[in-house]
Amino acid sequence: MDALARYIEQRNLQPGDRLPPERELTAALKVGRSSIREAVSQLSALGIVEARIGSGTYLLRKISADTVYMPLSVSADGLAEALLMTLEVRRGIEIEASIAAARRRTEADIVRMRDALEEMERTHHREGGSGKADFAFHMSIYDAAHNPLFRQLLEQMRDILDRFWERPFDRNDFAARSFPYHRTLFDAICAGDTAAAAEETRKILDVVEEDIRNMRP
Amino acid sequence: MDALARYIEQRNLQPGDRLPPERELTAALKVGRSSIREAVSQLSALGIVEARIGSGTYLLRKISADTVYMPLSVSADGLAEALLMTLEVRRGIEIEASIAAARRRTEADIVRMRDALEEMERTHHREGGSGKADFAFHMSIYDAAHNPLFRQLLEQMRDILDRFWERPFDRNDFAARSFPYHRTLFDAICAGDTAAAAEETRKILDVVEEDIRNMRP
DNA sequence: CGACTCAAATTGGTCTGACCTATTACCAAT
DNA sequence: ATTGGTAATAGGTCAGACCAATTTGAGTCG
Repeated sequence: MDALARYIEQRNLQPGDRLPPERELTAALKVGRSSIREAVSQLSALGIVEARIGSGTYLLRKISADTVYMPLSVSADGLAEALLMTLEVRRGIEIEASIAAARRRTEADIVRMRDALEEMERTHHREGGSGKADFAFHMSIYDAAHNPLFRQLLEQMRDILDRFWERPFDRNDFAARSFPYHRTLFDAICAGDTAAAAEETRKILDVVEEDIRNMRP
Repeated sequence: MDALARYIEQRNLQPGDRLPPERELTAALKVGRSSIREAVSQLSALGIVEARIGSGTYLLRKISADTVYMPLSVSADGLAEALLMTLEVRRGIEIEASIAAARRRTEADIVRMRDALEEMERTHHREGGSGKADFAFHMSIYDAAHNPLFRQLLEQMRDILDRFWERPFDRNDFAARSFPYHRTLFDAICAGDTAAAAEETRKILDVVEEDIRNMRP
């Protein structure tokens, strides 16, 4: 796997690029196809690479010599419990991301966040658009933290939550309750007020927690 | 990989247990050995399993049907940057764990934390013992949070940090600087003071951050 | 009786070559 | 220009052989 990672790095392959076919890599790396396949298999388990049958193997994320791989696995019993536990962890990460964003946001970050926020304010009463705008706003905050781990982790945790969370019956109501905190969070990050950024983030996630608590049948 | 994970789960294998040899698994799962090897290879990349040549394949961490795998890869300008990024995430999680512990600690939790803390105070000047006692104290806090995700995540993040972090030359000095905050953290958790628990946790991790910043070669 | 030695069995690691299936590319007919 | 089918391509799986490290256990020696 290290040899393959080094190969990818030396060729300076970018996310989206296609790797050479396995049968060619055997020649390039001077190992059998089984070894190539195991290396690709490991990189694919780590989410670095995606193998599409009939098409090829594609690079998903940039790697370099000093990339550190840290696979995490979590298990819990009971869906609602698992969601609440996951949310509690996510709250910690998300608050720290907001604090980091308040410390490190640049002018460009502020523009991106404001655009996303205003898009959100325009569409928060509508049906479908609200979700996407909310997503974009939070992503812009994660990026403003200038620590790619935040986006990577929180994006995945949102995916997990979305997969299991039965949306509240009245999604508009949910959006309305969490809505006001988004503007204050944006203001806090712009002002570099880490304490306020943490507090507003906490409020937003409290609304989510409340909804999960009410979802049980 | 899913089939193999299901197999491990159904047999209720525990961390440390040995999996059947690959040649037997081919019969059990009714697939060729290549497929078994790729599955093992992926689980090993995820840190679930460790293959020892000549000996066998051993389970490292417990998995279950609702285990969520979140492989992360961090690339930064050098190892120190990557470690600082992961530490920032860990800080968020660890602070939230301390807050949860301050809210939910029971009498039994307090006893365990006090025992670990006093063991730490007895050994913090010695050479080897200090590390283990520190580990035990923090684990007792994670458990006091009554959210198993905290322990799973933070235990793994500590493992990862330890793997790459060149210990400070003077480990005693490091222990001495972070030492006083441990007692105040314990007091805050006992008193149910969430704000103080968060603050003391932040101080402890600031010491770690400082050491990583000074480690560059 | 215990400790050491060494060979056989066990187990993961690698290589080869074959075949399957999904995808893609290409070319001819419409 | 569109369509339809065919060939080439690429990943997925299987089987069998061999390699190298480890473990095991019988045999030997002190």
